Amino acid sequence: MSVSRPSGRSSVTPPTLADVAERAGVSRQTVSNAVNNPDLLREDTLSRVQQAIAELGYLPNRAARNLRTRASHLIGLPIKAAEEGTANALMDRFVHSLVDSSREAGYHVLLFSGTRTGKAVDELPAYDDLLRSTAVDAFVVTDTYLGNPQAEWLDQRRAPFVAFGRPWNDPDARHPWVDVDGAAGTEMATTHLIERGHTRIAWIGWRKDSLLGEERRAGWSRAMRSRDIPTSGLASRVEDTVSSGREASAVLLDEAHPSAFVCASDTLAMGVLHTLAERGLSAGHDIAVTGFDDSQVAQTVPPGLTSVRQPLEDVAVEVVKALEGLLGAPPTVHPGVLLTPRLVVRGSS
Amino acid sequence: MSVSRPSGRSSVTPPTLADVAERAGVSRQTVSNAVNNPDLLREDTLSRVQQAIAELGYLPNRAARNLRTRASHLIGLPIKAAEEGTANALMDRFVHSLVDSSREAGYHVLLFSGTRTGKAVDELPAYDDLLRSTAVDAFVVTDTYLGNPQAEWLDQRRAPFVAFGRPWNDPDARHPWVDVDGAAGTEMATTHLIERGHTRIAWIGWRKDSLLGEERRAGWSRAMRSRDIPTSGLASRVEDTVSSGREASAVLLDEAHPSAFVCASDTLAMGVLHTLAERGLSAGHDIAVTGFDDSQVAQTVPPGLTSVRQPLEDVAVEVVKALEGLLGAPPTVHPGVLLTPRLVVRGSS
DNA sequence: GTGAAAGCGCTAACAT
DNA sequence: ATGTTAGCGCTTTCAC
Repeated sequence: MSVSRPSGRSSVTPPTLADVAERAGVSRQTVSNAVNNPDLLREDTLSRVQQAIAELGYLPNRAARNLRTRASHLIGLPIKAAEEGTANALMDRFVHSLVDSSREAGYHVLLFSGTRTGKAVDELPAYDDLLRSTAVDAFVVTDTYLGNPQAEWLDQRRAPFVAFGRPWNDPDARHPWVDVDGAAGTEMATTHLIERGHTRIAWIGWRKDSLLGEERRAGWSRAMRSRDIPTSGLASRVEDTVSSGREASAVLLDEAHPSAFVCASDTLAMGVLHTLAERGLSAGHDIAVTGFDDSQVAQTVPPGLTSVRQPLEDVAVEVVKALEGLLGAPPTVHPGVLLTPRLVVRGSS
Repeated sequence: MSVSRPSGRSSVTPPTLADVAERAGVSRQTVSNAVNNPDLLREDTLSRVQQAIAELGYLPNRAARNLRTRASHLIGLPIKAAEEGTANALMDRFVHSLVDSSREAGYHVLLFSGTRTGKAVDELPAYDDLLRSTAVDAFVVTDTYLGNPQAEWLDQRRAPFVAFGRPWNDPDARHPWVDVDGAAGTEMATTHLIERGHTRIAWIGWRKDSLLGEERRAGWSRAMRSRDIPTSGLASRVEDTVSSGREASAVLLDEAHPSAFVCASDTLAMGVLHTLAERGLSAGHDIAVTGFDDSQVAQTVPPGLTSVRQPLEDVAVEVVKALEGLLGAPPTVHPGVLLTPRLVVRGSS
């Protein structure tokens, strides 16, 4: 059956509401209702319209719908380049989960990045443009570390957004957030090592101004303290790089003689593996090591790196729930949600 | 200065063309021209309009512009989950590069995924919906392996798209594509090993039905043959998993006594590292290993995995160039572009 | 060089 | 339960 349309438009132009209306012998509004408020139609009318829709392969034009409803059904997600030389691959898994969860809620994910001016990347103008051109309905923000201005900026603009990560530096932030309990993760890792018989368990984490890092450190010290195991001299705070992890572990081995390392990231844990390899020590056999994030590195490196895995799929689900709340009528502000990670045990412990 | 607008709309509603026109004392058309065809305006009118635009913070409403121009300025990118337990992290780097290149060309990247029906993921409906609802102007397709129906399907629909990857199975495909010369990459890796004094160099690649894998294998055999080094018994074809790489390398070590391995992927190379660790052999010292993709795993595993790095930034630039050709008026079809990777040498060789 | 009119495809509000 | 009217904000004719 050939699809003919009155205006003689090229066959590449998709059918419109009017085409469906004509074919079904109803008004355009009825077709619109069939799509958006099917309950309003009588059963036979509905099925007639639905058949016309199916025959024509009709789908509402996004631009027209967006213009009319003042919504884009797009979620903006700023994307930063994964740092070279690290094991950070959180983003990849999170992005995919977010795309899946968003689709189920009728949203698509729009990726954007800031413009590089010299070495610094300024993302604020990108947020602003997207907002002012009504290109997205809301944002998902992933870096809420101390000093990141985005959350605060968006809060001030009253722009709808949900953060993956607590508003560490802003106690009266009013946006919804979803985060993972880092302390619980490192506590699990530490407890696991204690149960394996270790008592000299060292910590390698980030510099003190990283609240995220301090939280993870707290899990380690909590596990140690609850069993009255001393921790003095066993902690180190460095940059999140492989070489920092290597150097820190070398120093700790020499000065504190630990039999195990709990690290704030897989990147740092890889640094420990470097030191072990250089000294002819075997990870898992001679010295135990745990990381954080369950990156592909943790999964593939011999003998397998025990690591704390964040439930990113669940994070994405919660983020989208919060988004739906924000964008619903009336908007409801989801409170903060804290999820618990799990430990993936591998050969390194 | 407070921004007042005649209609008394809430201050959260962004300014429109009409607001700018009123402020600048010109018609709406003139403002539109100031934005899209500044050459048409007299210099003083232009600057007056531009000032009004700046004062109001005006940015054209995307939905309205999209509706009128029948374009979304959005590029659809299907995203698949990175397989757990592998070192494949190409996507992350490519996505970021694509977002950057797209922005410079005035496009944003829209992510989507197929709906899972049981175990299989069917992406075709997702493409179709996006196309029919005019949500995206074009697609970027990344998996062009044998049997992937997407490229062919899009070709038939005459939907604009650019592929990252050659149309291996379809000689008369007419879409633009960008790819990386895999054979050149493995040839570089093999030559590098030969120059290091190796002659017994084994290959671990993918099953024969992977044309991409066969291409990479060709680079290895070309390097060997050109120096009259025998290859018989030195090649293995397996699944792209760490355990396959481990098993294959164990068998090869026992039966063919190679001193080096060239692998079709970092994942397989990690399998080799597993075997070496199990046998107390040192990568780089006792046995050399090279991988493919320069993943974070290659970058962080001790003692560093030598790997072939794809120029994904350049790929993204070429993809966007091709996209601009397709979407331009008149559309121009970019021919295929083949880029050359480079070898990143690390401790494993 | 600038302005007026029309309409892209859709849905909210109202009328029947 | 269905149809009519109006208009979202923009750009593309076409006058002037």
